[in-house]
Amino acid sequence: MLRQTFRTSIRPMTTAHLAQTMTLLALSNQELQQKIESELASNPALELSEEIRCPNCHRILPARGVCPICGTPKNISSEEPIVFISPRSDFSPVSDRVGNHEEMPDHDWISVNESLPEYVLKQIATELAVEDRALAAHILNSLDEDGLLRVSSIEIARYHFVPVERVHQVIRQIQRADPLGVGSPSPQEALLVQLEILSENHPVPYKSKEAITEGMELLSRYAYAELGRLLKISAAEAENIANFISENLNPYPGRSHWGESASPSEMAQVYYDADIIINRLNSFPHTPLIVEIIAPYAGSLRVNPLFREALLNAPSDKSEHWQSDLESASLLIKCLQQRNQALVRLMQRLVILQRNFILEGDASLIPITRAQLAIELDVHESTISRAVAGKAVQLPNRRIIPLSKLFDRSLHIRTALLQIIENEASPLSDTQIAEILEKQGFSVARRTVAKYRAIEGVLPARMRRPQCTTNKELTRG
DNA sequence: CTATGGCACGGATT
DNA sequence: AATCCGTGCCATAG
Repeated sequence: MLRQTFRTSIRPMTTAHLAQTMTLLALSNQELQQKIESELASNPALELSEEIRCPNCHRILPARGVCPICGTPKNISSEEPIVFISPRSDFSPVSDRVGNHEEMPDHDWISVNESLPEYVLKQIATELAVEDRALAAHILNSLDEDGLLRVSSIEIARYHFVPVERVHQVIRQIQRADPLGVGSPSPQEALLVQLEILSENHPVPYKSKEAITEGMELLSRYAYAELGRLLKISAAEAENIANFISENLNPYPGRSHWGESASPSEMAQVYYDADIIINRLNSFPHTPLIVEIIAPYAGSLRVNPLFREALLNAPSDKSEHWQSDLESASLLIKCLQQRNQALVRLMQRLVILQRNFILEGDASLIPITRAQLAIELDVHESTISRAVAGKAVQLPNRRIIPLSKLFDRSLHIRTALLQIIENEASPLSDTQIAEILEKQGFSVARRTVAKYRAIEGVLPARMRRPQCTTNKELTRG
């Protein structure tokens, strides 16, 4: 199960080797891509080869082909995840690559190269009145790359000679389609739509709606204290709202995700692309998970053979230079493979451990520490830390979360806590909640309950009375 | 007097 | 070595 021998470690690893692998490991695919591109530009020994090799087993592939060995899932029924490295370049739907298994339901496979308009149109096609089709098509084709509708609805209405309200109706339908909030005229409205839909099934932090409607500008500046004053809540709650929004909502529906936890001092890194994509093969309960590790240029990078030849009869003044170019090129390639292989091993294990979380959501998250995993995989802790840092993973439900969320120590307790509060008849005090949690097997101190409440943005018992704070849509039906 | 939030300490994690 | 997290103690609000 654990194929721990690196097939690439033919030569002993030098310290430079190791160091560079570590550096590469810490990069997200976006950064990696830049790194490789700059390397390609500056190092003549490095080139993109025509023949593409399977990034997993390094066999040479037929043009645009699928590796016959690695591309075919071996054990469909097992719960072992299928982890593979995927070069970003051509984004054919995974289904094409993973063999051709007849019974694969279409809707589970959202091909990434399908255009956004098409993708949305497919979803709303059935509920869309026929006469609204042209309208919908027009709207969808006017989306900008962020998935927002930057042309005014009046313009569209005039063009089609229909009342503006009808345009709005169609927009509303579109907004509820999969990249939630797509077709909104502004990031703000996109957030509102997402929040509203999310709140139908999940508790959302108190006053997050107000934060968006009234404090959008403050939100984007991370001005938590100010935001708190505006909404008459504490700065911590304000910050929590901001975190909630950045973790669960996306002001640019056309992109995959917005920033992660946003503290102003830290580099507020923004995830638009996942580094790792997890899908399920089908909707059967015991389906294996498909884990796709995005590795830019994987399999198509190599040392230029012509350059190698040229080195043999290089002019003496250049030969040293060239030699070092060549070495650094092959080092880079080797390190890249190791990086990717390390990621494969990491995900292989991680996905098994967190399978339930991936499929079922927050409540099923098992608290794992990086250190534990490091021991299991027999690597240094820092290796895991680097590999996890700054990466984003897309779950089967198309949410993109930071990879570090899979190492959250208290998420499952927090969701249990949210459940309790959601189902409470009358507001429970922290002490009572602590007792209930104790019975459920989570022994936490009363003080900690308070902390979790704060994190989740739930107000203290006393303040929860008049209106349900966690979701205003109490009247669900 | 009870329920909570703040501060700070110690141990775990990174 | 730096940071994060759970918790205890204490002040404060209701």
